[in-house]
Formats: sequence, structure tokens, C-alpha cells
Amino acid sequence: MIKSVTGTKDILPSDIPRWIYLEKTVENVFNNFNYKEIRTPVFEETSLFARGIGEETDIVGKEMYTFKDRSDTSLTLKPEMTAAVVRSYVEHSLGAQQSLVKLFYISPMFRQERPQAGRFRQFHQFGAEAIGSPSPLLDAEMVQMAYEILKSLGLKNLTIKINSLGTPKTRENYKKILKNYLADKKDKLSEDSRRRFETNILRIFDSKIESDQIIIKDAPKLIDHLDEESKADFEVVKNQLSKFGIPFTIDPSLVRGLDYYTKLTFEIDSGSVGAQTALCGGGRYDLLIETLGGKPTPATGFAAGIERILLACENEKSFTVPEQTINVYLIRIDNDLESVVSELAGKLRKENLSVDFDYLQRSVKAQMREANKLNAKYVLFIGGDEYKEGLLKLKNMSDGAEKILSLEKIHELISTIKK
RNA sequence: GUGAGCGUAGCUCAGUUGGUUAGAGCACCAGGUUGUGGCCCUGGGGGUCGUGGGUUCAAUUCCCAUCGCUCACCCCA
Repeated sequence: MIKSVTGTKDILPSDIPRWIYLEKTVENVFNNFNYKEIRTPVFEETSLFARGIGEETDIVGKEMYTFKDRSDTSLTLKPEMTAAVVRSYVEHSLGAQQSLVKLFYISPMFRQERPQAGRFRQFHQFGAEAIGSPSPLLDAEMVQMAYEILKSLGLKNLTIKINSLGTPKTRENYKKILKNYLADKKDKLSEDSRRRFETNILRIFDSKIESDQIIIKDAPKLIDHLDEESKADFEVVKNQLSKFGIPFTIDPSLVRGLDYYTKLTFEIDSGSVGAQTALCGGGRYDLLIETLGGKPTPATGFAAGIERILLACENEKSFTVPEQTINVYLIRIDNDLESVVSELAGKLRKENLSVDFDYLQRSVKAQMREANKLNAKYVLFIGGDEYKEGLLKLKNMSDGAEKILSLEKIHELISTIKK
């Protein structure tokens, strides 16, 4: 038997209502904040991600689905959306139409990692990007939108962590400070961290190795070495979040795995999923647009993992979706009336009613059971003496009331069912 | 890439100190008087016990390999 590829999942009909509920919630919140949807291809030229996300990141280093097409071009299934959105923004000069472009997306992503609870090789994210303004109000807005979506889905058990990485200049200065601090301790660092010491020293803070943590614990913190502008912006974000009534904690170790972040970074965690607690992460990325060939343009955004959110929602039973129903199930009393039933179903479906009937020549009893299983609001009996006289019997499945209607006055039938 | 656990009907699982036709619940199908549901009752279909090899008179039960799944590490949504 051929099965779905490792780390991929079918979203079955029984799962769909929950997905749609989430998508509607997401769209609604983004709509309230006036973000417009964008859809980009599932694959891009590999160099987009290599440049955009950073060669030293785990995503680019070991997780991308990269392949060559027949013309020997290296392509990659998108592992995240920001680089793709920025590519589109630059390519189509979206900034020429309006100076601030607010975009959202809901899309599959691909990363070749070992699957575990809340982690898949094809997974889905929704997210937003606001390109064209350095305003910290937008940064606060990102946190607010993400939080609002999660709350709208009924989630509790959430923690919001924020941090500031400063401007490129302070970051460079700070890196020197950190480098000085760690220089004589370098030998005690783990192998990975020694490598990061050379390539991307900030990510040493990501290390979960205890010996690294001990060394790094008393290291100078970036947040204490921010320039005035970053410091002021960070204050604005904090104040604004407080005004929104959004609880948060400051986490100086929140560096995040993608190279392009500047100033604000944030993450929202849930205690209701497995070991992968991050539902959502984001921040400002003022350098990315120029890195990808655009004019220097400030931007901020976030991404959230749909599978993880749905997992948290399930574990918290945070929302329920309404039962699926159909308007009417047609029941054929005489087997030779199949085509009559089919024709009538067609007429009713044209009236925008959801209609179904039996295609398996099953008994009336079996048809009734089917109608019940489908949560049909009505069943309509076709056959017997009534049918010979041009009559049909309509039964209300919730109270059992039956009503005789004329086949000629189909409008009466339709209006009764629609009520 | 590393580590641990698990693989028996569509689903959730039981079972065998190795021994006749491998079980339950749910789901599915049929029927419970000949035109009617949800509850209940009766009956039925469906499994080469993940795959391959080994040990044995005999393996689904023991051993090895392999594949898959799950969870965790790394890292991330």
C-alpha cells in the first residue's frame, strides 16, 4: 500500500470543518486590521531562501527540500513565507502603489525534519507582513493580531515573550562586546557554539546545552546595549501591548533562528501542545528587503503554525464546530423511481438546497438510517400511492411531523424545506 | 543526524508461559412482517497478526533484519 510521505498528513473530510473554522477566524482578524491576502508559488529559486533566511540557519543548512528541475535550476519548496513575500513585493513594486503594504497569507510550508508532536515536513502557516514603515506601533500590532487570533480560537494557556535585537549597528557593536566576553571562555563552549562563535555569535543564546547556558548566563545582554532608537521603540511596543491588555514577558535569550530579524522579536507559546511549544513567532526585519535587492525598506511580521494551534485547540477543547447537516434526503420507496429521484434532487439542488439520496438500491429503512446519519433536516418520500396521485410526503426529522405536498407545487416544498 | 517505544480487522484495543477454524467494542451490511430514522435485539462481511528471514514437529507469540509509526533531542511554526 502506498502511504503518504513521512511527515505529511492528509486533512480528511472529518478534519476540514475545524480547518475552515480556523481559516475563517484568521481571515476575519486580518480583515479587521486591513491586511490583504497574498498567495505565492510553493517553490522558489533556492538562492532566495539561501540569501533571505541566512546560510547559517538550520533551515537553510539542513532542512530545505531542494531539487533541480530539468533545466538544472535549483529550486526549493518554501520553508517559510517571509522571503517569498518580500520577493513578490520587490518583483511587483508593491511599494509603489502604497507606501505601507499590509499582507497576510495561509499556506503550506516544507522542512525536512524528523516529525514529532506538532512538527511535520509539510505543515501550514498563516502570517502577516507589513512592509514600508519603521513604526513600533506596527510591531505591537503584529503581536496583537497573533494574540487576537489565538484568543478568538478560544486558547488560554498562552505566554508571550518579546525581545529586541536592536539596529544593525548596535547589533554589530554588541557582537564585539559579546565576542570579547566569550573569547577566553570559548574553549569551554560546545562544538556547535564554537562554530556559532565565528558564524553567528548571537545564536549561542539559543543553545540548550547546560554548560553553554552557564557560560552565557552572565554574559552581557543585548537588551542592555541597545541604541537610543531601539530602546525607545521597544518602550513603545511594551506600552502599547499594555494598553491592549496583552500580557508579555521580556526574554533576552529570544534570538530566533532566522538571520533577518532586527529590533523587536516575539514568540507566543502554548502549554497545551507537546515539546514544541511555539505556536507563533515573528518580529521586525528591516534589512531583508535590501538583502533581496529592493530599496532599503523597514518591515515587520509574524508566522504561526496551524497544526500546532489546532493541536492546542483540541487539547484545550477550545472551540467546537457546528454539526454538518443537509437540507433534505430523498427516499425512494419503489426501486424503479431512481431516475425520478435523481431528477428531483437536481431541481432542489438548483434551488440552493443541499440534497442527497441513495444510489445503492437500499431499503427504505436503510435510507432512513442514512438520512439520520447525515443529519438531514427533512426526508422526502417518493413512491407508492401518493406518487401516483402526484403527491410527496415530507418528514421533519427533528420532530417527526409529516406533511403531504403536491409535486406540482414544488415551490411550496422548497419554501418549507428552506424555513 | 541521534535516542527510546510501538506495529493484531476501517478505528480503539484484547490475546497467545509457542499448539486446533485469532477475539471484543465501535463502524459497515442485512433483518426485527411486507413504505420510515435516532434506542434496542439478531445475524453477516472483513485480518497472509507491518514485511523478510531464522529457531522449532509447530510461531501472531522466541531471535535477527528491514520498513513504518509515535515521542524526545537538535532546531523550529
